[in-house]
Order: sequence, then structure tokens, then C-alpha cells
Amino acid sequence: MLSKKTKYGLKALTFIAKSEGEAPVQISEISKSENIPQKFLESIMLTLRKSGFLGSKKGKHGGYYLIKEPSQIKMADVMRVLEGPIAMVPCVSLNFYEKCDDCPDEHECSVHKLMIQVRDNTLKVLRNNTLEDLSGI
Amino acid sequence: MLSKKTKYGLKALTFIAKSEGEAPVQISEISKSENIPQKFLESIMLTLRKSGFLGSKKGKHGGYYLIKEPSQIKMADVMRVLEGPIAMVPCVSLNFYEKCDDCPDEHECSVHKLMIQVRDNTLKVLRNNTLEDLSGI
DNA sequence: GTAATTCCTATTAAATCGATAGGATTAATG
DNA sequence: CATTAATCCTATCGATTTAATAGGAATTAC
Repeated sequence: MLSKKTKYGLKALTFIAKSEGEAPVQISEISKSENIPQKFLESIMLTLRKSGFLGSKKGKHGGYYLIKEPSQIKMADVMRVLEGPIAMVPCVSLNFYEKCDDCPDEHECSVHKLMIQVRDNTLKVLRNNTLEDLSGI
Repeated sequence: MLSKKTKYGLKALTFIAKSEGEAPVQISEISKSENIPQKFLESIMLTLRKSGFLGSKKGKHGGYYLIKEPSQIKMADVMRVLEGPIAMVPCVSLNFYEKCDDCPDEHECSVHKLMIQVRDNTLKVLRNNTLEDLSGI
């Protein structure tokens, strides 16, 4: 299941993309418009800024803005930052690989093979979709 | 992330599929061979039996056996029983649909559209793969 | 200098997950 | 019939994760 964090983050990015060209977008505005708890959203925006998707301006009339073009922001990258690994098991993760405790040899593991297929198909979608697609520009 | 429950369940089914034709397969045997905590596996096997994938025989020389041909057991169905919804958000789930709290209209939701694509591609894989594929028969 | 905003760290409450406990029931075997 | 070996069943526990909140520090516009 997608965490609320990720869902809220994607909605917030979409909201900002749609408001682009104007002044920075404020958390309070996104929070109200998208029904996201404000304090929770605050921490998510922080994460998105620290990972290079958003810039911010502090103080009055401050807020957040996109650093890259929406068409350059791949969903796969956003998901990795907010949700973590895209793969369903660590042993098939490209960016968060980990060996499984229970598998002496992962190439013998039936689950491994299946999850590689799932990963590849999920990745295809998430690499193919950018923020531009989500915001319907 | 795939839960251990699901992973163990899939491995156990694969193990039984490979041992097919002989006597019922015992939990203790699967547990040792696949490095799965026995008591935990016990509860998983119970779930798989109650949901119609496995039959069981009690008492001495008892154990579990497949009820259907491996080629007739779709991964999508096993996953739904062990893991729950395949979709990443309830609002795009075919079998576990639920409305999202934060979305007044889900057809307007950017995340919704993306997650339908992810779901469809995941389903394609999970419907296409059967226990026969996993057990490499 | 005041108001409005982001920034930062810590904390909490609830849910979920992985695993274990302890026995009840059933069946094979001698 | 007694023993052994297996599944069946319910409950519980501890650790982790998740969603959210708290409380103030720092910064900026005006």
C-alpha cells in the first residue's frame, strides 16, 4: 500500500505544478485545497526540498516552488524518496538492494523471479510518467 | 513491501508443488528446507487451506497438498489472500475498493490515474504467472 | 517590530507485522 | 488402547512503522 506520506507528497507536487509561474505556493494553501493535515504536509515538503525536487522561500509570502520542469520529474524518483524501494522485496531492488535472510541463493528463489517481473513493469510505468503527466498539462 | 507472510506462503506453495505426486508435505519439512519459522508457517498454511488453495490431512503422516493444478493457481489470487489488495491505493482496487478520505472526486486525482497504470501492469504479471511458473515445472 | 512563513527536532498514539505460546483435535501404528 | 505425530485454533506479545501533532527557532515582507 502507498503510504499517506507519498500520496500527499504527489498531490502537493501536482498542486504546485498546476500553480506554476506565479509566486511560491504555501503549505497552508495546499493543505486546505487537498485535505492534507498541515503539520504532516510540512514534514513532507521538507523531505521534497532536501531531496532536490522543491525550492523554498522563507518568511512572509514564502512558500515552495519546483526546481525542475514537471516533464523532468519522474515518478520513479519521487516514489523512491517518499516511499522507499519500488521493488516488493529488497533482493530485487535496484537502489535499495539487500540480501534476504531466508534465501541461501536468491537465483533459486521462486519469489525472486516473480518480483523481478513485477518490479520491471512497475518501473516502466513510474519512469514513463512525469509530474507533467500527473498534473495534466 | 511484500510481507514475510506472503513471501513464506509463496515459497511454501512452490515447495509443495515441487513435491507433488507423493504423500502430503509437512510443515516441519517446509520450515526446515525454506528457513521459515515453523509456528509462523503453521498459521500461513491454515490461511491457504481456508482459502481453498490447499487441502490437509491431520494426524501422523499428515500434511498439506495442492487442491488444484499448479498451472491453475494464479499468483494474483494467492497474493490477494496473503497480502491483501494488489493495488497501491484502495480507490483503484478491484477487489478491495474503498473511497479515499481526502479525495472529493477520485477522477480528478492525479495519484489515482498513476496508480491505475501501476495496478494494471502488476496485475498483468500476477495473472500471467501461475504456481507452475514459480516452481519451474 | 509584527505578522507570516518555513525550518527543525521530538514525541505520541495507533496500527501492523513477525513471531510465539499453549494446548485441542485427529489419525496412524503397534 | 496407548503413543506419537501431525494439523487446528485462539490468543498474545514485542518491535516496528505510520500518521499525525507539538512547540518553538529562524527568516522575510511590510
